[in-house]
Amino acid sequence: MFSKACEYGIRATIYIASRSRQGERAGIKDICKEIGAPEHFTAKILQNLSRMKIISSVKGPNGGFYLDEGAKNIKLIDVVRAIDGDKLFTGCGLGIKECSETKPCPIHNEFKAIRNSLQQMLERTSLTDLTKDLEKGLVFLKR
Amino acid sequence: MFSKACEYGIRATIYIASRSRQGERAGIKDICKEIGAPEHFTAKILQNLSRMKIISSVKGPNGGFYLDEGAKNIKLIDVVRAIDGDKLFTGCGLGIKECSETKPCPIHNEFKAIRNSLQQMLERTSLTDLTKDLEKGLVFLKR
DNA sequence: ATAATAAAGGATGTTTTTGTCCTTTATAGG
DNA sequence: CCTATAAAGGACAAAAACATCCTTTATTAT
Repeated sequence: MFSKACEYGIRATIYIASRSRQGERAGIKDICKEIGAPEHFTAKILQNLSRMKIISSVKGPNGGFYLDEGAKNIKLIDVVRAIDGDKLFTGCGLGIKECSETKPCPIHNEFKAIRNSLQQMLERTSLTDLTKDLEKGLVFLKR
Repeated sequence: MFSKACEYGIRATIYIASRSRQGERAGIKDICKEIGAPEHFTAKILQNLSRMKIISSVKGPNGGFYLDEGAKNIKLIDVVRAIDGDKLFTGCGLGIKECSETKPCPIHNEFKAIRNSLQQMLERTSLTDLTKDLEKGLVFLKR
């Protein structure tokens, strides 16, 4: 479904959002330890997300990654789009290039419905929403 | 979502089902031409599906792939499971190994709902169902 | 029997994704 | 200013996915 990069990216940004809500920045080592992801690989992903203004970062002592005020409303779909693009939401389920309403593949409509509900779910879920359950210990980012 | 192998596999088996309904077998060259897929790669996929009894084949002149009587009721999910396994239906959306009802990831329930609706769609759709629209020229397997 | 046909199977090559390592740049604190 | 820290960035390595090629086996028709 999502690429590994995207899975790590989502888990990392949720963790960052949580730390951010507590007014703290999160370093890459800490992040990867908490979400059980490979450090260097995840660092690349966060670099990209930072360049794309999904998350913010500062270098140096006490530096790290965080969500700035304007980014508190970031939704999961923003993270997914930044990492995997939107082929998941626009591409044909059977991989047919020119699949469309007028020239549909055999599962066009059924697939579209599922894809849309996935998209809607990602659109309505913000990182900050998810931190609440995380902080209550109701959900987990590793194991 | 699905692997390339799975996309080709589904398109090929739908085409085979259609030819089969007309009492014909389909050769690999013909199949790949009609679905716009790479020949040798698709041949491997069909070999696997044949070994797994999803489709049948005969060698030699007038040979080819077909659905035998007992396989006319094959559902899309059988093809997907044979090629991609069932990680799409059982795995965690965020790639967390031990994600479960008791130790859920942050999107566990939302993701499960979507996954289930995908699974149900694939379970209720048979290859033979899809051939009807194909034969009417309402849906397409390439371009 | 023999030749032609078409799938089966094995080996190999390419590309993409995933993952690691090392150097450079920016920042904070002494 | 100098040093330590932590992200940024580039180069490289491993694994998986995607794809091709060539030989073998089974079947049909002559």
